[in-house]
Amino acid sequence: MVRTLYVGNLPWTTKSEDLIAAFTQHGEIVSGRIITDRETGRSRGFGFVEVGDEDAEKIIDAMNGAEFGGRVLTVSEAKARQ
DNA sequence: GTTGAGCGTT
Repeated sequence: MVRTLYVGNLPWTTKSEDLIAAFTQHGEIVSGRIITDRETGRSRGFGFVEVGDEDAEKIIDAMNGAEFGGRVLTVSEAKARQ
């Protein structure tokens, strides 16, 4: 099973691959994605990561509050996309 | 060439 995590407070320069690279150290990452502005294409400073169900808690615990690119990350379980 | 709380496309 897979669980989606919300990752906020990211540097503008962060790419999806950077997210995966950082999160994959603490668990199994299925996919990563940075939310970019639809018009300008710039990063909105947050993204989402799909992780293995079992590793979800460990990853959140490890990455939430962790420093990344000079910023303190905000990691939590994502809300449904509706 | 900027910005800083938030929950994303098909």
